[in-house]
Amino acid sequence: MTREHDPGGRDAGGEESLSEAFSSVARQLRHLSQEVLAPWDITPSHLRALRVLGRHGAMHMSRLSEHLHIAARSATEVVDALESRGLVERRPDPADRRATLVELTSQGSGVLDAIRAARGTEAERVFDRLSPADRTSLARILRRLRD
Amino acid sequence: MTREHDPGGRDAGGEESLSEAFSSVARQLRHLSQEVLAPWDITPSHLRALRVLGRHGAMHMSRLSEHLHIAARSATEVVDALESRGLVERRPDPADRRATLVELTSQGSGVLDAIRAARGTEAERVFDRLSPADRTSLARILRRLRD
DNA sequence: GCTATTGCTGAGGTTACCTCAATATGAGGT
DNA sequence: ACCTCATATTGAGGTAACCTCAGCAATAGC
Repeated sequence: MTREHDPGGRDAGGEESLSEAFSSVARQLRHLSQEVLAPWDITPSHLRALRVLGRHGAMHMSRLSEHLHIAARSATEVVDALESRGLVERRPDPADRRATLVELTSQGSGVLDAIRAARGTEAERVFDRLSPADRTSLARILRRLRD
Repeated sequence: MTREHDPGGRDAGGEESLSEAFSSVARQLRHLSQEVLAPWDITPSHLRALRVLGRHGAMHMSRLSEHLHIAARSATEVVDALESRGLVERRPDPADRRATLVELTSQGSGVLDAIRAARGTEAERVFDRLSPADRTSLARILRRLRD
């Protein structure tokens, strides 16, 4: 009863494959990142946090969570992990005693530099396959999808 | 929030943002799918399995895992979930007693149809924002990235 | 001074994977 | 018949990256 399913030929393989292909590539990307980052014992999402801190300097936990587009509670976990590895430091905000400032340690920015230096982060390996024009298109398309 | 993203791309922004943007969109996509699929009590990866079975009919667990690009063991879990909801059925392969065939139940293909009918699956909502040309480009780029 | 809001974290849950055996069967020798 | 190797599935246990909900401390607004 469940053999062929679309005699109407509808079902536009195009759209469906888009989302499938998308998550497939995302998964592949994540795997590769993990491999590349293994020597430093950090994960892709840790790296994202390091990068945000590297770009914008010390900030509140809540700001960090916004930059990463994750719940505040989840930022706590990321910072826990990074702090236990000595890559970031928590410090009370002198201006607001509820808040905690997170900042890269010198070791943290060292690791960040090392990762950058190590053959251009995880991403390039994958995206290098694309022509510069395709990379530009992809960037534009992603920006549009992102809302 | 997310206001000031300079296109100047000083810190090698190009490549890095690509992977960040990519996973950000993937996450967004997953969230949306979850919402849309909630009424049927299945997850995006369950749906992917249903679609594979709908397209290709009954198959071995291992073939399913290949189609989904996941480990065989993980296919077991997906099928467990779908079977407990009555959407697929396991059946011993008469030709190979090691193997198990998985197949959509009529209820399963009903759900698949219903989801298809319900405003064209989760994905379109997101990808509809793109022009047809962009969708084509994205499909091509993803295929290339996918190897 | 009271209340509402903001900032962080403990507890516990979920999804979607993974690896590493263990178990059963099949295929091919010898 | 027996042995060995490969294949198919699954139990056990683990991980990453999130989530919500509740609680507590501190601040901001009236």
